[in-house]
Amino acid sequence: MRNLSSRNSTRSRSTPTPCCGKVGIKRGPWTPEEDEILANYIKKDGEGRWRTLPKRAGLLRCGKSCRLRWMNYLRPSVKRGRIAPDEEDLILRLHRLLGNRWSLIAGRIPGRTDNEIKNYWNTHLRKKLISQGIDPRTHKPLYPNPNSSEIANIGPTQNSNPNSFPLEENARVDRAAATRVIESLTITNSDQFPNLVFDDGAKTWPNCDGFNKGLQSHHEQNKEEDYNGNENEDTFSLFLDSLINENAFHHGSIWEAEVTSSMAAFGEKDGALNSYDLA
DNA sequence: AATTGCCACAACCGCAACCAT
DNA sequence: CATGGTTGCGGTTGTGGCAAT
Repeated sequence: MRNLSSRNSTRSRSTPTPCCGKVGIKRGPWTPEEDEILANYIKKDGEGRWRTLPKRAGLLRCGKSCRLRWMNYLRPSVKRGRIAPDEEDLILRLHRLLGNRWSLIAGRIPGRTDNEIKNYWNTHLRKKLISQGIDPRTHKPLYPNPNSSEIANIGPTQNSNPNSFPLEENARVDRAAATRVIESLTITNSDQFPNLVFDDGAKTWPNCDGFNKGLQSHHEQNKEEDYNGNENEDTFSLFLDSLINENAFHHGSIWEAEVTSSMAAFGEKDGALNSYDLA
């Protein structure tokens, strides 16, 4: 089972040989001709089997490169153009909640890829927060003034909206709560989420991977009619919406209740939220 | 007009989880 | 259960375009 903390765990198996280092494999920017070949091939034969796709399609690229090109650029669902202010606002909120989990964030922003959001964060939002005296990693003030009760706010409207929630306390509560919710999805079993079984092979998504997968497929399912997890995913979407709803952040002290009720809405038995280490 | 520096974004790399055998 | 192959994620790098000098 994939969980959020395991990324830091010791690698137990040998790393596969990098596919992009082979001789005769083209690297660097894609040409329009290559794009056309890849897009036409995937239209005809579908995604997947990336390792062997280049050979089958007649491309001198590694499978990884083909996958990336398709996912981040050629897919019909990929939205081009500037990030809109409402998208930026959503990115900020989701980042505050989820941290650098770009694929999760992208899963909530239709048409945007994880790479695009990551780039946008690193080139725009990170600097923006820093210029506002906010640590982009923690969403806390970079230079907190112990003598001042005034705490910086966050978000695109933070300077213009005097009613914005205070950052420091809420950031602490937000991240702890988010972490607990997400981690809860890694330690519960399917019995605790009887209604949350994906039909796409993701098994139950109380584990992170299914969680992730369900989110990622959210947009695609609009185009791919064969997705079967609509009901469960809609339920989860509502849940995550509630997490990123600013109203929830306005009352950090009621986070527990917010999250608990949300989890209850999924049919989770009580107690799961107590199984975390808050440290 | 040529050069330099900066910025934005596409692409690559390494790692870890998943899956099949 | 162990192992090898595949896929996906996040961090980082490379490169083209543009503005400033």
